[in-house]
Amino acid sequence: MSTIEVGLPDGRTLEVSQGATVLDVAEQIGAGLARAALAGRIAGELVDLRQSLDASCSLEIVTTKDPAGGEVIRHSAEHVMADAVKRLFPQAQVDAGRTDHTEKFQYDFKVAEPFTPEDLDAIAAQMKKIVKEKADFVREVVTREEAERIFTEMGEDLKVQRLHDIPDGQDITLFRHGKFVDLCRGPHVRNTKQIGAMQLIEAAGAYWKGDERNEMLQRIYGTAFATKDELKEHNERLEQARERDHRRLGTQLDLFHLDPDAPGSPYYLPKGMVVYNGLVDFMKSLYPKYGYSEVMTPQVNRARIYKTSGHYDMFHDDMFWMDGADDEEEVGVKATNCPCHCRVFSLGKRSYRELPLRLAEFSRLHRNERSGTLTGLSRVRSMAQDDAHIFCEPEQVEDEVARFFEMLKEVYTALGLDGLEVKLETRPEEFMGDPADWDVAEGRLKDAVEAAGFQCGINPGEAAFYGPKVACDFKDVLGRSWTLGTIQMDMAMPGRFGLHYTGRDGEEHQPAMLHRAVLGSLERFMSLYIEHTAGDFPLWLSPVQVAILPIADRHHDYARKVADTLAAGGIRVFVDDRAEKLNYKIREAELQKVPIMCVLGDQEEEAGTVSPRLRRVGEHRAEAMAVDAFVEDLTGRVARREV
RNA sequence: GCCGACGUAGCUCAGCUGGUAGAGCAACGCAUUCGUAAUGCGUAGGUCGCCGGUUCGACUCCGGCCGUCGGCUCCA
Repeated sequence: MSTIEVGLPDGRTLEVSQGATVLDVAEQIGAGLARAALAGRIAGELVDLRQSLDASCSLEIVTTKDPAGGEVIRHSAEHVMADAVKRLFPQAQVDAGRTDHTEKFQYDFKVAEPFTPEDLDAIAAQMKKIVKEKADFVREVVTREEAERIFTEMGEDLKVQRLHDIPDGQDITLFRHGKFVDLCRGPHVRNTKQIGAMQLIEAAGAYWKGDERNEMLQRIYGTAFATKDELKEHNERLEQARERDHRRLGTQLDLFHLDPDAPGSPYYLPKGMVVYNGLVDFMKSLYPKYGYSEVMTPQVNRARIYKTSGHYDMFHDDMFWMDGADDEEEVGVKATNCPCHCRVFSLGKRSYRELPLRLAEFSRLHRNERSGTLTGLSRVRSMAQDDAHIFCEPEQVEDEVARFFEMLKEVYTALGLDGLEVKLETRPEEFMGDPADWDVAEGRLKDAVEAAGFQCGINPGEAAFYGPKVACDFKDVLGRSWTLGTIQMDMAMPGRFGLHYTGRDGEEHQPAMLHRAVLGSLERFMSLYIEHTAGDFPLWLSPVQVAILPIADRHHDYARKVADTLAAGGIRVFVDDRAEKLNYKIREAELQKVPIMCVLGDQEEEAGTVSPRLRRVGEHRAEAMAVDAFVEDLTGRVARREV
């Protein structure tokens, strides 16, 4: 029997016989390692312990110390859950599990009745029993026919259908533990006893193969860790995350209100409005630099313009419609600015000399989103985007994309936001235009993103109907991804509106059109920004910038005088003249995330100074300074939009 | 829209198997006038999401609707 060489992380090389498994190698390194082993890793890919090694390679043994170990544990707990469900509900059919086990696991089941919370408790209890049975996971490679026979006999019709989706020529592997068997690529732990702590999260409906037209299966989510402590830590992290959920902070900090009488349509309260306006003003301040012109176009338009744009057919059910005042045709509240911006372009004869024409608008947009999709400020029916449409010559598109990303970088840096994921979304099933044009446009966009210095992932089939799109995604506090900034090419609108310009050759040409937003929807941006900052906004965006805290009633006059001076300098100031102790006022201002507090007592009043306490830098007693100097310092920081 | 859970005072929440509601914080009043994260006492505040049903009696049980939350789907 021939031998192969296995390179280890510490630089050593082991000689093992060809066909030895990952576990064999682990045992050869040490019995302790073999006991702790959860999986192997070859060239960055996780492999199952029972995988045989046919050629020399570099191998790493993954244990609980490796973050990937948790994924293996959760994946294995997933099988234990399906086993438990089958034991308690023998009629249940098992569909597929989850592919991403970084945080949780899941399985979909076809059952007559949805699972109740009591069912989940019973399933969780059953899972514990199964783990105690200490069954080894067994990996089998079988033929397609064999697999089909096994699952047909078990009555697992969904599984048989899934089997048909596996391309020919690919190994079909099964994993067993005890009597439970499932079609699975692995990897799995050696023995169920390695699953130290499990927890079911919830049950939810999910359409078979993710398609609304299919029947709804019942999904169970759960998570698992090597130890109870890790599970506890995980739950504590989640709890902390919920503390900074924008909906919670929105109430605590009086930023916005979501009313049952206006689902998905936020009320901005005075403090939220400061943040909203701050962001809008910031974007507007950049318009001269990046060459945008602001317009304002009608909220309500006749159906005709939406028929021209294509929105009437594509999104009729998702718009708000009304009867016209007379017997004229129906009118719709705009869901997007693009039709109107096309109309603006079409006014008068355009020359190449005017291009690129960049039209920006902050109008509120209304989309009649399905009730189940609404979520806080993240997904709303009433919103505004920092929207703009760029009309340019086709050969200017790449420059425009580059310019967009330059602006985007400036904005996100100024706001202290990082962690953006940039993705190209490609042609969807329903689209307008020529597929060949799409291919070219997609390629150009991707190149431009990479030229701007971003890694560009791909989301296949996710683009809008009119053209490919680049989306900048950001994760919320619960780990959900939301698109903020976006730039997309429009292959449809210029043609539909018959847009053209006179080129330098004297001929008429159709302009290229780009849709773009840096912040995306202001609502969604606020939701993520509130969570990102935990409501602790930079000075220039803080609803209350300075809290004046007089120590005793006799300081109230001086407090008001200082406040008036600050307010006259454009600073948002609040005087806490309640008959409360200083500590109480400080605590209150801390909880309201007021960035600067001025405690005023005899010392300050006599000297005519303030002693600012800067919350952000944890500076409790700064040097006393003259009020005028303080105002000057603050207005400077605000004007520079210091983070 | 679909699946599930939830909906009690401004906020956060308690209220066992049906007998018309309670706490903490906030608000308000009085006292306190205090130097860097909670002063004390008191007052007020709720047709228990809405509508209907069962019952002598419903916050509690049942049904419908509305909304919220978590998923699914959708997202110009």
